[in-house]
Amino acid sequence: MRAQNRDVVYETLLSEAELDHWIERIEAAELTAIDTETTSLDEQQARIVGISFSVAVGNAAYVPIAHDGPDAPVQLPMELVLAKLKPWLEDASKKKLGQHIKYDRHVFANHGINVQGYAHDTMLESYVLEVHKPHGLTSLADRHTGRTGITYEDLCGKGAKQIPFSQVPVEKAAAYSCEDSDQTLDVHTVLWPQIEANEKLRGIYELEMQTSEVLFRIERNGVLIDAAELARQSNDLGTRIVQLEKEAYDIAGQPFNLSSPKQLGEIFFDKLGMPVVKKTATGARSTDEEVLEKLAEDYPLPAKLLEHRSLSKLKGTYTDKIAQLADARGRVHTHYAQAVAVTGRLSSNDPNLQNIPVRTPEGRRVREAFIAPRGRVIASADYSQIELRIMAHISGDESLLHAFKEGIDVHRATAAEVFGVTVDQVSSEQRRYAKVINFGLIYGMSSFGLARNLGIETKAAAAYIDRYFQRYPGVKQYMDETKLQAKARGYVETVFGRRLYLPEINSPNGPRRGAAERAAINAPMQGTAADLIKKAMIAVQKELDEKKPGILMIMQVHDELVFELPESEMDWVRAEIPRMMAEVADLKVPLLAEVGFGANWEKAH
DNA sequence: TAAGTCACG
DNA sequence: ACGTACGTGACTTAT
Repeated sequence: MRAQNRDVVYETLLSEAELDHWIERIEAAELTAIDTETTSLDEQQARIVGISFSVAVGNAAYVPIAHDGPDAPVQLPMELVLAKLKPWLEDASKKKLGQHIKYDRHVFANHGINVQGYAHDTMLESYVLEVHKPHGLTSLADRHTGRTGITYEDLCGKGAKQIPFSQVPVEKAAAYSCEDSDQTLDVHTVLWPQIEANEKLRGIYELEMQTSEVLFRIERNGVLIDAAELARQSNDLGTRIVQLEKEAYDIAGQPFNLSSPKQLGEIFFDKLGMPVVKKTATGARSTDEEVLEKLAEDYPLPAKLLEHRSLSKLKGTYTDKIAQLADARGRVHTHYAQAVAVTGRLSSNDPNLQNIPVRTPEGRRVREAFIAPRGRVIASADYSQIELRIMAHISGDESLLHAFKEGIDVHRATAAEVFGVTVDQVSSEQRRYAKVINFGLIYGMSSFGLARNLGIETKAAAAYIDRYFQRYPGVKQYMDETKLQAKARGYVETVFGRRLYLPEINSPNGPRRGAAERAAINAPMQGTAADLIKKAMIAVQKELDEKKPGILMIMQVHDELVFELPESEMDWVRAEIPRMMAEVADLKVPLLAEVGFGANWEKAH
């Protein structure tokens, strides 16, 4: 068979003898690329349709197992194939690689196989080397080997006409799957030497590989959901939403779709003559929360909209949706994307468990539906002020380091400096201002941004910032140097050497360049925090595996780890988890993690 | 599919 | 003079 870009030898294994022969080859191989073809993109649901292996670039084999199309040949029985492969798959000394191995781990786990010996993941290699570029195999093969190939859409179509992989003709499936394994190996031969040659990147890559396995464990665990509680909340919210709609129609003098910003704009600005407060990016008249708050000072309708918006959000995104995603045991399994965020953070999807409401009492109730089974409890452990501590470490600013070393409330300390009072004299308003300033600094704020956030004059905000930088000159120096470094090298680094590229740092486009400059300031802090919690996850999971198999890690929310544990293990968790989280790195400031317990996530917070 | 909005750290 | 706080994902409407 001839592939598009080069000579390749791809085999389809239909007999036991052929399979045995290939098992000999992968047993003897130094490194084997694996790719699974499945019934579903949902990793918890997916069942194997076929498996391919590659042990040398240009050479691969496909084992069709569950093709059921009209002309599908007789295939080796699933139980036989998996039984023959299982010893090799579970042998840690047989090194394997893949593209997005977390997915394949799930797929094999769905068949009772716990794969050991995954040494490389081309997706993570790319993420470590070129975080700002795409990490799909098609992109990687194109960029690094110049090869193209059969796409999934070529094979299965798209949209309503898409067919399941199991109905793809075996010869086509074999060519596709072999190509994926082959290209994975090919891409690896290009990327791995680049990582291997750089000690820091090697460390980050190792961190990512180990994180991948921990994420697999977390995803597999899932979190138990109280579906009845969510249903009750949905009901309550529904009643209130309907009532608010009625009230809004009365005030507007006509019915309209409260969820349509366009219709809203017509009612607000044309019919009722409200002033336009600000425009959206595309020039439309904005009706976002900030605008509605402002208009609510003079008109009755915006307040109704605000409440309607927040309740609709809760119902539509959370109380109606989360239980739908629960499995037969009532647990929901999010997916953590490990190669999406350009700062090194994770992201969570289907469902996103990293944006469950917490800031309002009503929203927080959603967390009451994240529960532990009988006899068990939820624990939440989070880092305190992690990004500010990292700012203190990186900048080396004496005053900031001092505040953290002495365990002083950092916002209070900032307020004392900026407002020229003693720490004891700081008013709650001053502390609130200082908190906004501290957050703003992490984001590379301007005086304009600070002014808008505090609702004060830009000049006053500029004065606060000046004052801050006088008091914390190390922070000022860090920010200036970081920008210069970003411009010179095109990237900045975390404390542990993760590279964060900023392609637009020297853009002639002012606003774009400005955004890249702010990102340059923020990225080392956000990225180092991401590195730290990944280190903590690895250390904690290792300890749990060795000593406490009954304690499950079930969620990560950037600076927080959530666990489900037997009530009898609360003392252990209270002592050990924060300790391990704090000890993952020895920075110029102490790290602090705090833990809470409860029958549900809300109470554990 | 894009735009607008809003949930989180 | 310009635009203006970092990073995500999901939902709804409108095209």
